Amino acid sequence: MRKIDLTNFRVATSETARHINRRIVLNLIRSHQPISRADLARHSGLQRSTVSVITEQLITERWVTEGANGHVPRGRRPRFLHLNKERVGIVGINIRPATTTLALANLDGNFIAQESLPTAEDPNKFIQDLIPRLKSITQVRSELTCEGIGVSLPGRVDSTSQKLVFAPNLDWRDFDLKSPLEEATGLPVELENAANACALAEIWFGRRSEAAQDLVAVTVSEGIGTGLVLNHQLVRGSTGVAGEFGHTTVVENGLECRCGNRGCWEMYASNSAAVRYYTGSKPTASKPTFDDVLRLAGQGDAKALEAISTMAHYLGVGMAMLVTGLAPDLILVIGEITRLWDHVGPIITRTVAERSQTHAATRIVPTDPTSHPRLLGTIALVLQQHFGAPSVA
Amino acid sequence: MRKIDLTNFRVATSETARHINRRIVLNLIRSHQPISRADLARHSGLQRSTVSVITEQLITERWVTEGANGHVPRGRRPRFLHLNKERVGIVGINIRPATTTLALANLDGNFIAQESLPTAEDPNKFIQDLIPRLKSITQVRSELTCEGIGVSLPGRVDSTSQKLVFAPNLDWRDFDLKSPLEEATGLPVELENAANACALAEIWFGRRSEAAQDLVAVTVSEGIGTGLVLNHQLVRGSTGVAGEFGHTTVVENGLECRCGNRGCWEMYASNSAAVRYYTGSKPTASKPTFDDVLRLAGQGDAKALEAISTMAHYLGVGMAMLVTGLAPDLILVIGEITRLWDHVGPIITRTVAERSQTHAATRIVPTDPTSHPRLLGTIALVLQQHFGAPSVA
DNA sequence: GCTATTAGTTCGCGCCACGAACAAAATCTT
DNA sequence: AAGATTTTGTTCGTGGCGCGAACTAATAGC
Repeated sequence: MRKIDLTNFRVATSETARHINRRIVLNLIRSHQPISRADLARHSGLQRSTVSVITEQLITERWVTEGANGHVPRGRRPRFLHLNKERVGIVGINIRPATTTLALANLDGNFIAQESLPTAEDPNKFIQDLIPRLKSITQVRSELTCEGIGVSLPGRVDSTSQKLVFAPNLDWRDFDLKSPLEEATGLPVELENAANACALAEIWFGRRSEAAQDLVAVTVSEGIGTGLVLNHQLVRGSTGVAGEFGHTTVVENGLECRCGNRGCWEMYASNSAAVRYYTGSKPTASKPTFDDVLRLAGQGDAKALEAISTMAHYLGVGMAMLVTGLAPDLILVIGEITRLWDHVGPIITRTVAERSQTHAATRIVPTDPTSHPRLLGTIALVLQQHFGAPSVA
Repeated sequence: MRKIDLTNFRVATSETARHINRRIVLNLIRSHQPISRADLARHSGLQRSTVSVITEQLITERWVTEGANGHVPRGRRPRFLHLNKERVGIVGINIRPATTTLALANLDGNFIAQESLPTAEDPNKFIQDLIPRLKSITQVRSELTCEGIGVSLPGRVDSTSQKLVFAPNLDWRDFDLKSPLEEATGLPVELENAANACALAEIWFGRRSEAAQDLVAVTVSEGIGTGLVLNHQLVRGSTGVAGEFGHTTVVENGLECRCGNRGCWEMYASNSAAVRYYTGSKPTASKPTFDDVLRLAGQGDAKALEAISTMAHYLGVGMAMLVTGLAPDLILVIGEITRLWDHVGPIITRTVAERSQTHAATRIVPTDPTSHPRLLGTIALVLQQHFGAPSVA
């Protein structure tokens, strides 16, 4: 139950009912495709006549196409409907400190084209590099009308102004990424924090989360980010900075974090932490990368395994807090660490179980990195503009 | 943006628009009363004609009454509308380990009658004690039609079955409070955890939180409970156990908690913790109550002040986690500790500021205990059934 | 008493879902 | 092979509802 926000609501007009039912039908087609009009009526509870009018509208607007005929034991054969893969294109941009990936996807979340470029240090330079790539990728398939651009960032985005507030690993501050991209392409641009994007990807494309109303995405890389979906909705906080559980304290009077606090979770459970555990406090000439440590651990190197185990323990410590406090159905782990899940998973699960007797139902699962969760999240970001629940009252 | 839950949605009918606009008008009357039809049209964006039809409906259903005429600089004088205080009664029941309070309130959240009874140890006995009281309180004012009963509990309620799962301080488990009360009174009964109820009270009756979309209520008594409202909505978790931040770890390898974990927040920041700080580890013959410690601290007793300060410090430690992780607009503190807020408030604020540079915007405020936040929450629980945003799609 | 202004109502129009009736297309029965 | 049966999809009249123009009611200023 939600309270109506009297500072920001929408009254219903005569078209409101259609808006709502249209979205429902569109979503039913998305999740049951191919599906006949008669089945849509059965699933939705709408009359067949109403479904017919709505689908006709969706077909003329090219969201949906009529496909092959189906087959029923007896009676007239149904005409199957499915999402129009050939129409809508969505561009996703995943910005990471080293490289930026951009991709063109259709409504089903399948990537049609994908390319990378180095991420320039200066955000203005970055925009200049990006724009020609964007223009070319939208023209890969002429029949695809591009509906929008989704952007995933390692940083926080102000939820009202949609400006980048701060991206520590890029050292970008108060930068408006949205406007220049919108001006250059004429397409709507949606920005989102990477962890939030991953959570959205799971909500819209995940197989595990059909009924998950609460999930937390934990991105583990140089730092730790958390994306919260509670009551089927992304939690951004009014200033857009919710989900910074990476900077909650797990070690009293611990190591100083760049956020100014001491003993933050990400100081003990991030990739950088594992590298520190491996090298010890002594400054070495050539610092290994996290990939090195991970590879060594995979090969059975005892010291590397020890470092990874410590990191896994602390991942569990932080996740126990999330499990106890939020009791999500699902915690989704994103990052290189998932490559060693056979080793890491049990440690995390055990640590969480020891510390959170209250709630055993949360499943902690790794994402398949080949599914490009961040990039998929950018697609979801645009997709939800067309498939999300209509905002009413 | 919410994803439509295809396992549980509602299509729009021809009456849906009216449902939505009716709720909007009802809420505008609630928050702007007294208000004229013309002003309602201006605030809502609906046509005056539409507002007239809707208000006529609300008047015939006795939700709203027409009051005195207003006054405008020139032109016909408006007829003011306001909520019908004389019609709707809501019964609230606040169950606490020692005593249970029940009250009758009108739509404005004003208590008309209030009484208490000792809370029986056995839940079945408790029900037997309660039912005659309930029946009598609903008949205090014959003109008030009772719309429902709200119950606040020191424990967790399963969100689907609405059964009490576990109330540690009452030692009640898996008990169905709802059905016997509904059968005895014929009224709909809504159960809710006390911290959640307090959060609801603030959302629906608070003055501070007009625009607060995210707030956390922290109830501090024998234990610590947290009620989360994020995106204007209560977060219950799919199993109804979200918001157990009281059992997240704040001291590594700390004191054993009855939840099975070690070093839980409530072991260090609850009333019981303060008593422990005061008495020290030595077992004393007569253990002081928290009220005693609080009174002594108020009188300037150094040892008591020290105990309260330590408790306040740990309250800050836990709240820093909430601030960093959830970035709420407001943290609401409920409990006896607020009586010494002049002393406690600054300690909490300082501790949170030290540990959460990321988010300075959260206001941490005490509730006035005379406003009966738990009891008010039970009223909100029923109120939202009639004033909450209609569930659509 | 006339004019300007504001409040509230009446009424025709168009959007929309409903549901009965109907057309279309398949299988089953005889 | 022809009619009966079943299922799909369309057509059309009905009623709910918001819109907005026109209208009535009521008040203050001139």
